[in-house]
Amino acid sequence: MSQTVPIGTVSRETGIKVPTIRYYEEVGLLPSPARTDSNRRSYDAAAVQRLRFIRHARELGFEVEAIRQLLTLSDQPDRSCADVDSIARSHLTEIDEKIAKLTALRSEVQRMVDEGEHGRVAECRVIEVLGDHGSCLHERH
Amino acid sequence: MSQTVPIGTVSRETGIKVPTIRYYEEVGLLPSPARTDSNRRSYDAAAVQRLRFIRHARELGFEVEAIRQLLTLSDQPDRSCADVDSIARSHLTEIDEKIAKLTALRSEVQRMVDEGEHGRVAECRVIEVLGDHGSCLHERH
DNA sequence: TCTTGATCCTCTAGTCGCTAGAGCATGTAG
DNA sequence: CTACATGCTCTAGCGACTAGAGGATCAAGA
Repeated sequence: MSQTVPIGTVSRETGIKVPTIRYYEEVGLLPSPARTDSNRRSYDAAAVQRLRFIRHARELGFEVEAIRQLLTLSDQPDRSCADVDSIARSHLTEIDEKIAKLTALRSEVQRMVDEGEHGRVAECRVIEVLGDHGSCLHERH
Repeated sequence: MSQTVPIGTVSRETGIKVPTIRYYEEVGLLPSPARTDSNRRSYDAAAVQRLRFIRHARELGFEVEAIRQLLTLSDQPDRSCADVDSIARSHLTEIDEKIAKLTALRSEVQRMVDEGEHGRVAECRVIEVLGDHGSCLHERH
């Protein structure tokens, strides 16, 4: 009934490369789709939607494992939202850390660019700045 | 004269794992250090400093190739600072993009967490937010 | 002196999330 | 009917590590 499309079309519609779609199937993010007589994958709208979800989540930095969890949860909609919530929450922390690091980096690199415009590398702050004196952003593990 | 230390000590001092230090040597980020009679690597203060630089830069999101460029430049300090400057500048753009994406992500995930606190997965905004309706952060490539 | 256990060495292989290519089978347009 | 695009499977590669095998060496205690 509802229209199905080959993998190339799905690729164009979702912006996910063909081998990557097959990879997502292989690792279980995407259920194996129906096949045509000649063994070609044919996807329905739900699959396309799911791939869009996956792409979006990947772009937002969720790891495949996290996406798998989210998809599993959304596949069994009776479970409490707390599970989804905790996944999201742990990502929030992670994201905040990344933003903090990048912001620090930004100002350091900006300073490089500002100060390093005249003269030679020898006078450049680059190496020094990324050394480890002074602003120690990160504790060791 | 100046004191040298084995790889384990360097690892502890820099927070970089032993195999990773050897890996950095292998890929040419770190010059091969002197060896003891029994063939063990022994590092001087400069090597430790260089590793700290590498670690810091890695944590801040520089790729190994970019670090290699920066280190190469700093190893031959006669070259114009313009080279370092252009590397730094291109990173600045990259960093700004990363920050922008993460900031957008942060607010989306925050919204998920805020709104998704009650009820079941079926009603959860998380899945919805990650769907693809509405706020499309990213153009397709 | 002996022995225990930590540390070191090299080497190979595995991880994640793709990506690229070989070699072949189909589909579609002129 | 011939191109040529698209699909298939399979294997191998990427970056940046990480883990483990199997062996040598070191430092400290009994």
